[in-house]
Amino acid sequence: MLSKKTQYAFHALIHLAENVDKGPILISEIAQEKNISIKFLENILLELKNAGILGSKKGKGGGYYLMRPPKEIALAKIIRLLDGPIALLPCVSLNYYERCENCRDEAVCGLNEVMSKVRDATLKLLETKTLKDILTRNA
Amino acid sequence: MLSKKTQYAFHALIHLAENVDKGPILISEIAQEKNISIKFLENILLELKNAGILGSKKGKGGGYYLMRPPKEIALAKIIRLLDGPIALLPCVSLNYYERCENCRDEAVCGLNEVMSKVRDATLKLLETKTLKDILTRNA
DNA sequence: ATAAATCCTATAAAAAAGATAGACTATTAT
DNA sequence: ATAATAGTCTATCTTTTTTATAGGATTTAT
Repeated sequence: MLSKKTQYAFHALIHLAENVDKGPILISEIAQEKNISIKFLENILLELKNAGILGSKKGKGGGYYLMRPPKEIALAKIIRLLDGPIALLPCVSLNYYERCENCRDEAVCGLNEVMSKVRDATLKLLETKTLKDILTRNA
Repeated sequence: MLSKKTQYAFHALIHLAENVDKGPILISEIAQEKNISIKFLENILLELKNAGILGSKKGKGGGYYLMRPPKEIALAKIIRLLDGPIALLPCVSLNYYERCENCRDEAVCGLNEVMSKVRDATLKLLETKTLKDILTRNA
């Protein structure tokens, strides 16, 4: 399961995407709208900003905004940033690979093979689906 | 990522499957063969036994053995038993569903829709692939 | 009877997740 | 200039989960 942190990030990004035309959006507005602790959300948005996904403006009229159009922000990027590996096992992770310590040889390990397939099936969706694809329908 | 518990369980089950013809297998043998703490493994095998996946025999000549042929033990079952939900979000979990507290209406939530697809793609593999499919190749 | 092995429950230790606090900096309005 | 606004940064705290260990109870083969 995705952590609360990543779940909150998605909901915050959805709110930002659904209000792109309204200029910078307040943390407090997102927090209230999405039922998220404001201080926790603050940290999350900052992390997204430091990763170049969000921009911000300080002072009156300030807030956060998307740095790119929603259709260019892949879901996989957000998950990897906040949650780490998407794969189910370290030995099949593309971005956070670690050797398997319980099997003799990954090259002939059937578990490795199946979990690679699971990873591929998952990434096929998460790398192609973007923020645009998770906006509220009929809104 | 799967927990160590689930990862260990898979490796233990692989060892049991690869030695079905040898009668009950000792916990200590599996622990040594797979580099797993024997006491931790003990708890895991017990849980698998209580779930009906393994059988056991006490005393001399005892040990653990599979209750069904490897091809009838789906990977999804093991994961759900030891790790819980396979889905990335509570609101798209088939077996551990919980309402989303950050969105207004799951029926029109795009995140819900995409994550349902991820779940389906994952389950298509994990429900059909079995212990038989993760055995060491060329062994 | 004895030794071998699993069964069972409790607890401890470590790590991760979730949440909060508060002082600091930049921007804007007046 | 000044005050108010709003994000920045870092530290800490609490809770939960994960990982691991301990030790006595029970069952079985010989």
